[in-house]
Amino acid sequence: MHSQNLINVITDALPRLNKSETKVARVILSDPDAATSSSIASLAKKAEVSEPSVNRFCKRFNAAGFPDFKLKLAKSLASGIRFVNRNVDPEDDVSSYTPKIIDSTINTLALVRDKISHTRVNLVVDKLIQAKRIYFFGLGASGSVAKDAENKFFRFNLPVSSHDDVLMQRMLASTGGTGDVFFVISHTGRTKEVVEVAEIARRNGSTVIGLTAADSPLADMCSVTLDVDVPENTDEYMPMASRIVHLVILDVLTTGVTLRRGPDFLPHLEKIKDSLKPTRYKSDS
Amino acid sequence: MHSQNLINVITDALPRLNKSETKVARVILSDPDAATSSSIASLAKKAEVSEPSVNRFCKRFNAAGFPDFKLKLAKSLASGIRFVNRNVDPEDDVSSYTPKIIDSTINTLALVRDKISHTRVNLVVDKLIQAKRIYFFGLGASGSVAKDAENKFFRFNLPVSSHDDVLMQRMLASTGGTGDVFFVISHTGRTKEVVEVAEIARRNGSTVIGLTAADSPLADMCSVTLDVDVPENTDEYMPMASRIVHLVILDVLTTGVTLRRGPDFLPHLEKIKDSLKPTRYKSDS
DNA sequence: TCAATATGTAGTAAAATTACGCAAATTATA
DNA sequence: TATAATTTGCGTAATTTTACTACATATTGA
Repeated sequence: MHSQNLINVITDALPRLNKSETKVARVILSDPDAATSSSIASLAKKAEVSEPSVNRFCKRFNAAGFPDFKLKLAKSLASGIRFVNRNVDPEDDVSSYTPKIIDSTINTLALVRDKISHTRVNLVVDKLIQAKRIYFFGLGASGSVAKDAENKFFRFNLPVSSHDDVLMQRMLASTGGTGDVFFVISHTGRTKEVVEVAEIARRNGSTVIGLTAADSPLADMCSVTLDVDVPENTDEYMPMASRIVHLVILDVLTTGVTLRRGPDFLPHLEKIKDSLKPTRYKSDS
Repeated sequence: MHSQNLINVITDALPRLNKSETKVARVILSDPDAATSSSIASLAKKAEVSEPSVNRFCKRFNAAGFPDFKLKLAKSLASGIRFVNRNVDPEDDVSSYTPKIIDSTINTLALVRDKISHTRVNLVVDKLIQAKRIYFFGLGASGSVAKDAENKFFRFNLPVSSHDDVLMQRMLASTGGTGDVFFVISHTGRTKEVVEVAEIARRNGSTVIGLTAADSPLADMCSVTLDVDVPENTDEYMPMASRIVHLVILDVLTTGVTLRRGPDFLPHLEKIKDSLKPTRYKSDS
């Protein structure tokens, strides 16, 4: 079991905290690293609250006390996950926005890691294992995710293709049937065309897997949905994190399928790897 | 950049320590995790030394004092544990391999965050801002990265395209010239075709940007290289992390370019966003 | 207005650090 | 080789810092 990152926990709880606790949270989140090495007194002063308030804050987050809290905070920080409290500002220079964007991506992934349903993943792997044929569908940004998925899944020695053309998608969906898996990728899950295509495929008896937002029209239409709640992006400067999440989830699925195939399948993968060798310059080392 | 694991440091120093320090070291090494949450008094008692001895021990290892030492120890443990079992075993089930894969991706991103050269990023943004036209090239897995890049950069209102066809790449490279930017993406940087294409583009006076491994033939050929040292993947079950890293770096570059364009450019981005609204089902909320 | 919740004050306990001194080990010198 | 001189190692006790508890006051909301 994965303990959730303390910083995320605090961020989540932020709206439910009372005045002084909020003050403490702000100070900690603004510089968690500094917090790990400061005393309860200095932290209280910085947050403009009393020391017991800081202590109570710590206990609220399941720590034995302040020192224990610092310890847990330090561990959270060490795991490579940093909190990004601010979005990219127009005044930011390279050395500010670069870590901000990477950290925000990391953060999103950590969130998904803790929230994703393993049963669902397993179910999707089931469906993929049973598939006679797999189609990956995506439009726009999800188009390249679909393409990447194709690139990964062709290794499994079964007919796979990816499509980012709506008409093509419609035609394929209408000709599919039992044994065909349509893997539909969409950030919002609200794009009409995509939902319609899923409906068509479903009506024809195909399995439709959705990698999309929970409670979306697309999610409702699918046989199985891997729903990802990636926080909507309001800031113009911040990139859409869902693409990355989708790719990583597809990595997970690929691994799942590989494991199910068993060790006998490894030589096949090795063969594919080796096939690329002649296309490369030899390594110096 | 990355400080060495404290536990290793202590183990290494063990033979050079004096009597009471050795006692302290033994106790800490026998159960480092317990050490992080015990007081100086209890640790001293367990090691059968005085409290100041423990304190001196801590200072010897470059800590400000006992609490600081515990903090550093905790951090070492937190990052160490994840590092140890991050590979996927054939026996793993969903709930094991899912976090492993996501964690490994997170780790890689954290590494890149700490190592990436901000000057290089800035330089690449310079080149992209000056470009009259941008081509994104990639083969195989990098093909979808290139496609994603196209999808992001077309927003900047200049001719952008992505290509995963070697012949097409060659032809385009040979017709390019000043003002054209060829953005070449490659995990290994050793694929002959790709290197050749870069060479052709370079010879014709185009700017060639490489998103690839450091010290690779491709890196040598480029005008600017954003080199990414993603640990080579030996494990069959683990996905290739470089794709993800490349995508995130492209996110960073996109943000860089957006910021350079200034606030006047934001309405344009807004317009593109709005253009998609009619294609979507309205949100329930 | 009363009850519940929130926050601070002041005192207490615990923890860590420092100053100091003795003892063991090491080196120097007769 | 013995012993004085010096360094190093380590513990005691005092001091300082840090954290916690009990209680009082304030604030909020029904």
